[in-house]
Amino acid sequence: MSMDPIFRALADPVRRRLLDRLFARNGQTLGELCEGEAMTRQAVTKHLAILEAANLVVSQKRGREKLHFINPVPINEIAERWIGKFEAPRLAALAQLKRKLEGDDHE
Amino acid sequence: MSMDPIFRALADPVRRRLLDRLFARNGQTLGELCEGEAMTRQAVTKHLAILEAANLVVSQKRGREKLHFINPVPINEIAERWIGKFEAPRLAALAQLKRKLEGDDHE
DNA sequence: TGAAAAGGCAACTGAAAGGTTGCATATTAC
DNA sequence: GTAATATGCAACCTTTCAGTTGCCTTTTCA
Repeated sequence: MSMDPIFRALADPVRRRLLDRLFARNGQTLGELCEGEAMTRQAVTKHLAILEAANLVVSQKRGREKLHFINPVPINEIAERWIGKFEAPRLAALAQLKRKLEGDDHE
Repeated sequence: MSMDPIFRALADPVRRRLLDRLFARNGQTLGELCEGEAMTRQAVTKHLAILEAANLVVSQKRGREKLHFINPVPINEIAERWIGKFEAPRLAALAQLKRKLEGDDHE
């Protein structure tokens, strides 16, 4: 699985703010997410489509409304596979330490 | 400090690969970084300039060469301030555990 | 000292991205 | 049923971005 769409989706401040708002309150409709953004509904729709394509947001229809839910999995993947690499020593040491302390050393 | 240039810099696969290569071997020259990239030297120069603007890479001249060094600080900031939010419980627990174990609880 | 090596600068091009406008569709409420 | 609400679709415009070409400057070395 490529991480390119994830990084691309995170590159825009509008989309990061949308994720922030969904993190603050999950399951918001398109109309709710449009409030506060200084652009048309269609522009927000496109941003949400990009977030969905990156699997950062999942949507679901309820009647005439469309609910949006944040999906933390890709962000965790970035943290673990990419960003984690740059602080690998520190985090690896911590994780190993944690395992040792929990007596959970099944490697 | 805005994180926008950092996210923008990370949005391009070429720039992520350049960071990868600098992580594998730090202090490479422009010419070295051009090898393996299927584009002109000037294109790579532009990518490196974007990485420098985001403070992800620092450069230094040595004679007629330009050496490039990776700077992990902004990536850590992303990990801590933004991505960390989505896995705050886990990482916070780890950090607290670390402080406790180091007897370093000057809060 | 002069040629090769390493890199810088600036203008140009093509494609993609962000945004808008206009209209269509589906659902709810009166 | 019909009007308002919530959203979808598609064409278009404008700016940004990635990449190229051409030429210039600096440093090294024979």
